[in-house]
Amino acid sequence: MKKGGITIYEIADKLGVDSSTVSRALNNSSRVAKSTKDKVWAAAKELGYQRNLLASNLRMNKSNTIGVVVPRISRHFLSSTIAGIEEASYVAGFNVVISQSMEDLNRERRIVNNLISNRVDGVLISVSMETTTGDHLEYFKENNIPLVFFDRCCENVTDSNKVLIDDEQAAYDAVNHLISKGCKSIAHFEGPQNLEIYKKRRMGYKRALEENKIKYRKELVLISRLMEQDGHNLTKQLIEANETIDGIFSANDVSAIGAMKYLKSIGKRIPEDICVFGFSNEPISEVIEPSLSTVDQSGFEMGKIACDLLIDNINKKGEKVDSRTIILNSTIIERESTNRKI
Amino acid sequence: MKKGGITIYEIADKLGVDSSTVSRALNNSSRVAKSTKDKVWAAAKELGYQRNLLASNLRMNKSNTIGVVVPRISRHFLSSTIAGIEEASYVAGFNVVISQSMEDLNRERRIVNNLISNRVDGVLISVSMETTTGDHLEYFKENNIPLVFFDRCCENVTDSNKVLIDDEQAAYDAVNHLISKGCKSIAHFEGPQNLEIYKKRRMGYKRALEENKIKYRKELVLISRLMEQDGHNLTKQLIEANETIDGIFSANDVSAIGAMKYLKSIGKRIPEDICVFGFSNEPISEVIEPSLSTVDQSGFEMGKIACDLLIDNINKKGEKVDSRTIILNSTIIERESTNRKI
DNA sequence: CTGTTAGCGCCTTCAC
DNA sequence: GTGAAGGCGCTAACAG
Repeated sequence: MKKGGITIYEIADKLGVDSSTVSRALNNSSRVAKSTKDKVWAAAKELGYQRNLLASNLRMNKSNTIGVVVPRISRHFLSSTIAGIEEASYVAGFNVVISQSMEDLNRERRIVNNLISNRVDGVLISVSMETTTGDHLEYFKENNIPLVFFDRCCENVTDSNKVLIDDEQAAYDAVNHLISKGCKSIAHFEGPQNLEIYKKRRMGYKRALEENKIKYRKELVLISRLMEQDGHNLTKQLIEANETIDGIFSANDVSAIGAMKYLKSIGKRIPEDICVFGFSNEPISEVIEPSLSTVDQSGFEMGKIACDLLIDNINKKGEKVDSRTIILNSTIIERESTNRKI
Repeated sequence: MKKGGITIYEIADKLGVDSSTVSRALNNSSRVAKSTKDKVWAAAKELGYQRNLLASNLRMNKSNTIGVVVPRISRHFLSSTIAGIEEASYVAGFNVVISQSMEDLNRERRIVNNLISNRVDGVLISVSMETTTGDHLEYFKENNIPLVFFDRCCENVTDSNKVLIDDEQAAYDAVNHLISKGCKSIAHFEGPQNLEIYKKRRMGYKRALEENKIKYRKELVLISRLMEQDGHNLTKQLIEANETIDGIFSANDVSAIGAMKYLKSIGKRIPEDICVFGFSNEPISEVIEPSLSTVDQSGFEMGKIACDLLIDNINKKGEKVDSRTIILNSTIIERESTNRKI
């Protein structure tokens, strides 16, 4: 067995032609006889030839591949985003490699270096919650490699492409919704404030309180590390501190779920005693009862749009392209079960 | 700006040494002076050098990368499997590239070819539901590239490594559980029978019926294409055919959810009127009420074990390694809310 | 410890 | 329409 598989040389030898002819034939070059082409393809199939993309990409100095970096694919929002990315890249003929930072900046760094080293043609990234600066992303700009942020981006990266949700407005809508249900004392589980999206969600929370003349109390604003356990613990903490809350607005979905589980475990009724509201697009949440109210974000759409933007940039490589920020809307999902019966 | 980024030659020139010395220094070879090493690293950093892995891998004829192929990462079981895979590969120093077949055989073929062309060191695969034969996977065996199936494998691939759940037993347990709750007429939403796991789940279903002297009725066994919509439609179909079922055992989770949604929409009480049972490891299902009973499969564990097995094979490359099949157990999750109150 | 040389597999001028 | 030659960036002998 050959070590590195069949090469174009083996095919060339077998057919008594030159390797360059084989290469041309395999690439469907117009400057090669139809008959030779057929022979080459037949021989390639017979020998079980598989093009060595490492060599090809090295030669071409491009990989026809898009790198995607996300905190974790198990977050439903992100996996639906990736579905949208795959959709857009598939039609454009790009391959996609997906990597998870696991919310770990060092891991994100490693991934980014690896993508660069593999000469991806462009990168889509939703940064980890530990990512405060964009210094590890400078290379892309310096080397003219297209980069698009989606959902989460870090603030101090100027002049970059972004596809985002209007988080301030969505949060504002969500809290207004809770207030309209009669909530007077609403806690907020915020996300890491180095990320714009969580900062904006908090801004929306504050604006809704202000406009409804509800006092902002910092004791009710707690930091979640975006895990289910956080929602559990923070709720416990509030209850044990005897805070009389009747609503929770969580900046992320799993913390909201953690909150609900804890509330149920201590016999609180949702939404009668406490309303819970979280960002989410989990389809499964529809069967939850008592239900989680949600701000729906279409991950699929976002992925598709972000990927199209990236591909556009890849194709225009060389030309100076202006950075764009695309803001998508999200909507409140009202469910019967979230109506309070007081 | 240089086209392909900084190379070792630029570093070598700058320092007045040879490129091979730079290469050695960058690879922390022991046969290079500490002082040179330091200079090289400093220069590399200063110039913003990024190793070209395409070239390196081409030269080494390996990529230090594991390819993972799954139907869809949005299935929670699979994303937790991937988390396990990343865990195991991270400690072993391998990179991971994840690809989704979207349950489409042609896409799976394309992905497999791409992995081969990129010279991955090994592959972990859970096949698409359209995959009946393993012909597109022959290349791996022929070229001695380690391959491990997990969860789903196709039957006619002999002599291969597999990490599976004892699906027959799990299904048997599940149906027994329903029977113990008083169900007498249990429908089964089976998966594509070209996949062993769904075949085995059906076998377990049949065995449980037989041992409990319940007649097997083929009208109650319906094929799901593994989408939520299928569960919805199949349930509707049964109800409209006036089948008097009091239990549903679904071979996959989302179809069970579809069934529940439909049942609720027509006013059926779960589990009082109809018990629903599905394979799942969705953590979110814990807050569903009326709850879905589940057979729990630890995706994380499976991913870890499968990846360790693969890495073991990669490291033993050259030696003849026996194929192994590892069977994991799964357990029934009982929930209060699944108790019928009749 | 460092330099020389060669080649991984492919593609692309440049000839003919 | 095809062959010859060179090089993408890196590493692994082999010298010295």
